[in-house]
Amino acid sequence: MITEPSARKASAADVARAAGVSMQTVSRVARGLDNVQPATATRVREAMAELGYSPNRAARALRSGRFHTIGVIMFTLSSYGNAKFLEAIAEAASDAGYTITLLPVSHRTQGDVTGAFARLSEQAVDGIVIVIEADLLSESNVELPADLPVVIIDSSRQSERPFIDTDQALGARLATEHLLDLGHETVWHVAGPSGYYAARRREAAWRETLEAHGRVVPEPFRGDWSTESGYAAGREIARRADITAVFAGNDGMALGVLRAAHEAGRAVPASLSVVGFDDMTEAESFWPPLTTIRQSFDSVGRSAIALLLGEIAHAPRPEDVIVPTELVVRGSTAEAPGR
Amino acid sequence: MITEPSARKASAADVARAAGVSMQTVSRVARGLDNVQPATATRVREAMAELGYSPNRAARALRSGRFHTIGVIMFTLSSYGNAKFLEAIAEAASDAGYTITLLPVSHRTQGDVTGAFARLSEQAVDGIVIVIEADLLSESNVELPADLPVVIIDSSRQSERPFIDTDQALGARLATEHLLDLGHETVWHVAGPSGYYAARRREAAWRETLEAHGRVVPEPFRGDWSTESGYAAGREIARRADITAVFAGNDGMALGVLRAAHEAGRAVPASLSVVGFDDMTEAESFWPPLTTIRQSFDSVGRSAIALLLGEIAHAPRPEDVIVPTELVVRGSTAEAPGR
DNA sequence: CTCCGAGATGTTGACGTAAACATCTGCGAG
DNA sequence: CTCGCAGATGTTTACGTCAACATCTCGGAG
Repeated sequence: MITEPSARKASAADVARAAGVSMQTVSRVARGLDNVQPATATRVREAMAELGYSPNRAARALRSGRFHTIGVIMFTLSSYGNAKFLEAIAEAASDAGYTITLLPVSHRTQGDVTGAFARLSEQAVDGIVIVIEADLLSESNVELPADLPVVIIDSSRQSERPFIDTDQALGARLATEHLLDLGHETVWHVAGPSGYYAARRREAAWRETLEAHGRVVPEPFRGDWSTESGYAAGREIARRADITAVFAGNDGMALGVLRAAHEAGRAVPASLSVVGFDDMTEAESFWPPLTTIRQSFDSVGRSAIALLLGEIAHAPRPEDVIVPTELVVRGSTAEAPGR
Repeated sequence: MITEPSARKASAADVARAAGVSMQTVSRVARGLDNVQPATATRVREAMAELGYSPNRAARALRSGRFHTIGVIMFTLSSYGNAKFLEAIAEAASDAGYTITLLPVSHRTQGDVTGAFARLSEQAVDGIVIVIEADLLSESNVELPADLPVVIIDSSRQSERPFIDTDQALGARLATEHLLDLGHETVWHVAGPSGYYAARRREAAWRETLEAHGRVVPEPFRGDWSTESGYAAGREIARRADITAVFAGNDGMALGVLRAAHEAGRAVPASLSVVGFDDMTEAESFWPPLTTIRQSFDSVGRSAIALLLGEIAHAPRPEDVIVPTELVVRGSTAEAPGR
């Protein structure tokens, strides 16, 4: 009977012994360097396959100081945008040979955010992508490790860090002007939570667009991105016959407005026009299908990784990236009533 | 002028020197062992804070053979369920001091799945959670590393692996019986893709329930979980006056059916009742608000981690876990017309 | 006063890899 | 025919931590 091979995984040394070469040659073959004789390389590869060898990442990381891993910090995956961001980030990272490590922050308290950064410092990552409410970030007085590259999504333009974002202002302007073009007197807004730069920028651009057209700027409703908060605003909106056009800060809140309108018997779009923001997958199937602003979470996510990898490689600070947005007209908007 | 400290991160040796103790004592303090004199421990902790020391995970992993990391393999985060699973998994893992590494499989080809597993073997993980179409998994002829614990979500009950799932059968039965109780002659079904055990089990239970009640079992529509596929089925359904009750395999397809019904002027629920599955966040805000089956992605995700951690610790194979489902009645179902 | 044990602390080496440096081979120029 | 160089391959060592073992100190029992 043959003695059972040890349960330990094969190491480079084992492969070297089996192939009759040195560990160093094994290492060279494993990394695909070309200064190895083809015949030798083949022999080594056969031995690797035979023994089921794969390099130990911990040892590799220890030796090289590189983990080939990127940490991602976010609050929740429940929001459409965050899930999309993560998906794009993971794919872009994977394409570059990097792996994503998820650092969830369950509770939106400052203490929890602080804790996440503390845990972060002992993570084995080469860089970090942060997708989080900007305010909580600045409130939490933890400094990010100075030597670790960081890219923040949903941040204001700052001098130190590369900037990457959807063109929030363009989107909000397109939405507002679309409604004005349809003859509405003015446009009401269901804003996202003020802790988000995205919400603030959309609101500001909506305001500026109304002002530029000389319209009254009504007091915005304040939501928290959730359909419930959109519904709450929608009940108020549906009651008021003077409101004929609403721009919601995201599709979820727009859906809440639609529901409130249906319940109140307020016809959309005949009596009330609604525009969302995001173009989430389901938006096309809402009733009526939602007119909205399409943004490319994918591009932003991929750019974030590109930027981060650049920083990791000590590339010079790149140009800021602004990903354009686009108006998608569907069935939830129409000419102002009585016109 | 003081010479700039080296850019390298402080190591245990640096802390030891600063605190005037040995590396081993530093290690003991870092791990919170109690066999260190309080005074010494304090001195070491001060030095750690001073130097900004945190243990190097790569070295720790190399030494101990444990990475405190769990790999998660999934196709997409775009589906509500997957995002929810990942969130629950990440949180449960984090609570247990583990970190999640994401291994995305972008294309649903067998080759890509195979590639993911190949890459996986060189990952630094202690265990794996797989959330993927069961068929693709069995087709891909890669064996999972035998020594690596694996938990599969959406798998059939097998003898070798612990089993964990939502009670799909209960949910499908509740949905079907709810519609029968409302007086509908029979219930049509928009099934999910047959590659998913979840889809197959829901379909089978729907079929069994109809048979148990002595009803005709119509040919099911076949979708792919997407709202578009639900919409396609819905257009056919809306055309046919004989169909008065539909059970869709998930909420997204139910939304597609709702849209098709609206477009065709088919009143929901007066003329057509619709039930979904999942109870996604937006379901309550659909028009009409969707009657659906609530399942706890959270419980399943957390159980998956609990099971995996058990396997990692070589605990005995635990009981199978079946998480119950629940009928949530909202506005999309009503008594059969003409009754 | 001596010895012993318990608890605190120190020393050594190994984990698997890759960088730096060393050696070896063969071939062509002079 | 010798030398030197280029390319292939081997040897040594360090990365940071932790387990195992060694040592040291101190107090109490005999």
